[in-house]
Amino acid sequence: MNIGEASKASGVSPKMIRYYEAGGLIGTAARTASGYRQYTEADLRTLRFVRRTRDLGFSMEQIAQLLGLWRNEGRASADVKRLALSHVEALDAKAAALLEMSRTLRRLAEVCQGDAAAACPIIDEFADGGDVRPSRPRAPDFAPARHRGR
Amino acid sequence: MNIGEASKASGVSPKMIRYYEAGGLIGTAARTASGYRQYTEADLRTLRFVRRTRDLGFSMEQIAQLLGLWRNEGRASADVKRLALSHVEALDAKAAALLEMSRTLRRLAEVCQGDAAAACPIIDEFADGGDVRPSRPRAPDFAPARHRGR
DNA sequence: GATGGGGCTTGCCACCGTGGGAAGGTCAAG
DNA sequence: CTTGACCTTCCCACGGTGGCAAGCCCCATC
Repeated sequence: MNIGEASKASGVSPKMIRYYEAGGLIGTAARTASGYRQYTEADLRTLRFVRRTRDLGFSMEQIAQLLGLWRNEGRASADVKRLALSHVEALDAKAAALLEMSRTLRRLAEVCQGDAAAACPIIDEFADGGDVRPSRPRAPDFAPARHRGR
Repeated sequence: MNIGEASKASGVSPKMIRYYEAGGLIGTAARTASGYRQYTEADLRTLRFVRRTRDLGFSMEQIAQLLGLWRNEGRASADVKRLALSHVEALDAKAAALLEMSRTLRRLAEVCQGDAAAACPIIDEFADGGDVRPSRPRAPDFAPARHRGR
């Protein structure tokens, strides 16, 4: 099976299939004499696994771990569960941060007339506003790619 | 004032100050004869405005718009409000997506023993895309129509 | 006035995950 | 044999942020 078919069958774009291969997430695909990647049913299963975990927001690093556990018959389900739950925490934290922003903004918008006049508490807040909290760590959910070594 | 001082006073790193300048978010800073950027109190106000809006998750493009409205005495507060509320929607949507992932994962983790045994419904779901809830009858032979568009 | 250290400059690289596109090879149908 | 769809690799972009390097600049201290 060529990469295009594998893509359709797995829901992962050819681009990403190659990217996952390059990143060691999935194994090096077999090649035809002319260099076309060839995919088997087993490869498709892996690709679908990756897609599902990606859809749940796991990072590639975490997916690599999950794949390892998947293939490891001697795994402890506790390991999987721990990984999953720590991701749940991360997701919740991110969502909470987003909702906090949303709440703040909504509160501001509520007291804005929203008419043709220039006066606007939203802009006022951005301009003068609560700069009270001193140098808290910057926006956590947009945190920089923490350069974890490899 | 040099960029380092401006950074401390505004809570924006020197790196990001330059980046915002390059991206047209903030104006081109004045320079000393030797090329050092110089910042005024007015510049600081702009930087703090940018930081506050970034803390609320606005994109640079949106911040540019907000800055335009801020500086525009003839603005309509309705424009600000519209921008804010559309961002609120985006934030809520993102948060909802995150929480949906979290919910799915938590549901899976709940039915995982989390012990030393290999059996794990979490991994099983990633592998087969099977039904999470054990009480529900299995899907019939035909396609389960899971459709996650991609 | 020399020296040293910290600040500043620009520029490039990295991260993640994804898409776009160019330049070229391959394959199957017409 | 030509055409068009597919494949290959390689580079570029995005949003934001940090790191590092090479090279100036400024000031204080000796």
